[in-house]
Amino acid sequence: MADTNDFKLNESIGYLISITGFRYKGEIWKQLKPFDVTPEQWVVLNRLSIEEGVCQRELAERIVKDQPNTTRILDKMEHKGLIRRLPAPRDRRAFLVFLTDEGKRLREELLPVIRKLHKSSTQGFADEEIALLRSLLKRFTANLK
Amino acid sequence: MADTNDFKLNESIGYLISITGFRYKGEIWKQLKPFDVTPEQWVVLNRLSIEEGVCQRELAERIVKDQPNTTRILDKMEHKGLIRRLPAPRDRRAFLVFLTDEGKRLREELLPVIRKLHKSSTQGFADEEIALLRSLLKRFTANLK
DNA sequence: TGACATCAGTTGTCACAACAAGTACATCTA
DNA sequence: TAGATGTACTTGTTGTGACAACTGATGTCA
Repeated sequence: MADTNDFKLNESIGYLISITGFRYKGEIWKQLKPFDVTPEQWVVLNRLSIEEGVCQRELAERIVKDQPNTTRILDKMEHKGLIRRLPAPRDRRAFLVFLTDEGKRLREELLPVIRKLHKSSTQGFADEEIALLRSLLKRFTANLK
Repeated sequence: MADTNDFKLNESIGYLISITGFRYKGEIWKQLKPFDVTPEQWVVLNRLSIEEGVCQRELAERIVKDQPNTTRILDKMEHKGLIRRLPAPRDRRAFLVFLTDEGKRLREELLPVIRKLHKSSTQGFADEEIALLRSLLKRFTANLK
């Protein structure tokens, strides 16, 4: 009886989601490796191309990371000349984050790579299936509080 | 036009799966924290309770990790007295991995915690929905190879 | 306005992940 | 059976994640 439950736990849907997400991230890693960009750095590049000039705390929220990690990711990207931190006008504690020209260029260069991966990973999926998957995942997340 | 695509990329299903799996793992972290066990260590405990005495390479395959990381996870667990490495009979390069009594005890102690999380995270899901989610994820993974 | 809580960002620590390289042993083959 | 090749495990490096603690700036309120 216990063994039956054990097997189920190992096949738990949460675990499966984790593994799947993990493998997807791994694919991104491999694809971006030649450009010396990590998945997290890609997310920042992409996010900033949508909305620039936000402070680090806000950026951290957008990319679903905590502040310490965001700081360190930005450190590396600033060092590589991909982003720039400018003092926030009204708050001397804060920095606003911007893409450099090089950051914008690199992001454009990576876009097709990401698009291709997106396309191949959803091959054979009908639009309704993607929508369904999305909604199931959202419900699952909601259960996590 | 580009902007439309950008938004879609940010909402890409792979990214959503990653985030979801990540949050699930985070919940496991929080729940297991009081027991001084990480999600990876839990996976090892659980896996060994199903199949003991495998070599590290095999164990690594089972838990979907590479060998270096498996080595280090086992190092920590051995240090905590949760697992034991015994020399493999026919291959002096290899070690077979076993749970200690403490490892078995701890695993039993953690089971209800994990079961509870599994239950709450799938609240409101019909069995068919779980099956559907599972099959969608498997198809997605298959596309990643 | 001065004590106090709060907030933005940083730093430190430990655990993991990817990858490269190294060591010791095993196996294959000429 | 010696040399080449492959395998099991380990170690080193870099990047990230969770968490605690710290600094300096801001906001609140008596």
